[in-house]
Amino acid sequence: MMKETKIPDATIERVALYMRPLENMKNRGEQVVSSEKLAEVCNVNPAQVRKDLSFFGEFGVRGVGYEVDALLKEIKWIIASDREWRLGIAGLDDMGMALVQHKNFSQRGYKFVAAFDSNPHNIGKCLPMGLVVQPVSKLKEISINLSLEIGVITSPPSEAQKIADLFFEAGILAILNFSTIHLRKPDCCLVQNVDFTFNLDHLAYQLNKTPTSSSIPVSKGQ
Amino acid sequence: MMKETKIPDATIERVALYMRPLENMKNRGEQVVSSEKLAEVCNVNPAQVRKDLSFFGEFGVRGVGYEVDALLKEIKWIIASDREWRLGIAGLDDMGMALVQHKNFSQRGYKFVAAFDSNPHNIGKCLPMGLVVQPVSKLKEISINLSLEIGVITSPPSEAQKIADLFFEAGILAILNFSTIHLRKPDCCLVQNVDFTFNLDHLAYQLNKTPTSSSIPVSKGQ
DNA sequence: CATGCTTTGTGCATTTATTCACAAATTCGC
DNA sequence: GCGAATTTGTGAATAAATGCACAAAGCATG
Repeated sequence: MMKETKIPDATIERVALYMRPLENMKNRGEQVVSSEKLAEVCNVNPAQVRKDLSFFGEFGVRGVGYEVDALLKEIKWIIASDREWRLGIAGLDDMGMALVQHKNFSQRGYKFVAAFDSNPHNIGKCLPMGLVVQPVSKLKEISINLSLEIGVITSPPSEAQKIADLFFEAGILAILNFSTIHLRKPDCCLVQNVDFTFNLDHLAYQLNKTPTSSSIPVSKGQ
Repeated sequence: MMKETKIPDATIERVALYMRPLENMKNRGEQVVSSEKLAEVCNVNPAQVRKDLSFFGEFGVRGVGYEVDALLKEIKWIIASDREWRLGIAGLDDMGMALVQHKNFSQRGYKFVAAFDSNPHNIGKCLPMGLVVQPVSKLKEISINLSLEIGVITSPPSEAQKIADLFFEAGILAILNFSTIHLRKPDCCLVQNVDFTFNLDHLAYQLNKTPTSSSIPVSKGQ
């Protein structure tokens, strides 16, 4: 029976994690998956998987497992990634370009519908999907007109706060911040920071901890 | 007095998180920081910061705080990011290119010393820092010769496992996997997956949870 | 050198998360 | 249709992480 209690933060983190393997299974044509199998791929405990899912309902069949496609749909509904989200990106250096072009985002419903840069050299450039690079000076206006929901910041640190403020003024709901600075933000807006070196730091720590490589069962999905 | 107990996983995760803000403070010329200030920037509890650090020693001065530069050095030592790590990257699409060129990595001691691609069109291309794109067929040999420690995989999913296996055969210590598939791996090797949509999923969930934006104090450093 | 103001380091209580272990539900073979 | 084999869902036990609250330790000022 589905719980009415508050969902643990760690649970929703993991549930989002289950999505990717499930997509892969679906693509491979696998129709059902057990909590044990899913747990193994995600490096968690099978009971954990079952408990996580049970917060949202009873999706499995005893003695059988979970139907991959149905479970995936359920999770997408839970995460709210079953709909389209409208993204704007500011700062079209290599990383920005790579993100805009990355198929994964659009496949998952995260659509870039506006791109901004302050370098005159980049303005007017045409990107895939008919996107044209706009000047940062128009960010607020365009952001409002296109009803952007999430702003992605890939600008140099020196400009990041200024750009964030423009997004905030335009009433953006959330920011995905690839820049290295900490953004001041209004309470009504969410900010999520992304830092690749963080992942490398994690590896460095683990590698350093165990100088002679023995069997370490660590392999986390971010 | 410094603990001799095992370090909680959550602690080392956070300690790595403290690094970035400390670097920013250092760049801004700030010399000391209190646990309260650091906690605020990292969205954690001040006591948490103090406890985390106390696992590794007593770095602060009561009534004063922590010396920024000294603390940063300590943390880098803890994380083992005070030394150079030798990275190889395989798969030079836009994302791969963006990563190789990203200054953050080299600044933090993560040096790309080899680059591989299977697309003949890319092989031989010169990248910044005198890196020349090598064919994947030479991955194992070069990886051994250059003593690569960490392999970064940005290849298409279809090739990712093959590339990972070559890295494993070459005795790589760890893999940073940007591809979307789950990699089978030997026990002796660490794998860390990176998935940007994961961050967006997190935002989507939070935004969906609170339809009318009220004050949500969420802003996590990944 | 004493008083007051800070801020750390940490024991302990509390909260939260994880895992075990088993009943309930389903399939399959015979 | 019954018994064996699975595999879920979940209560309860265990384990871990968090945050409070305060003593200990330093600084500043007169």
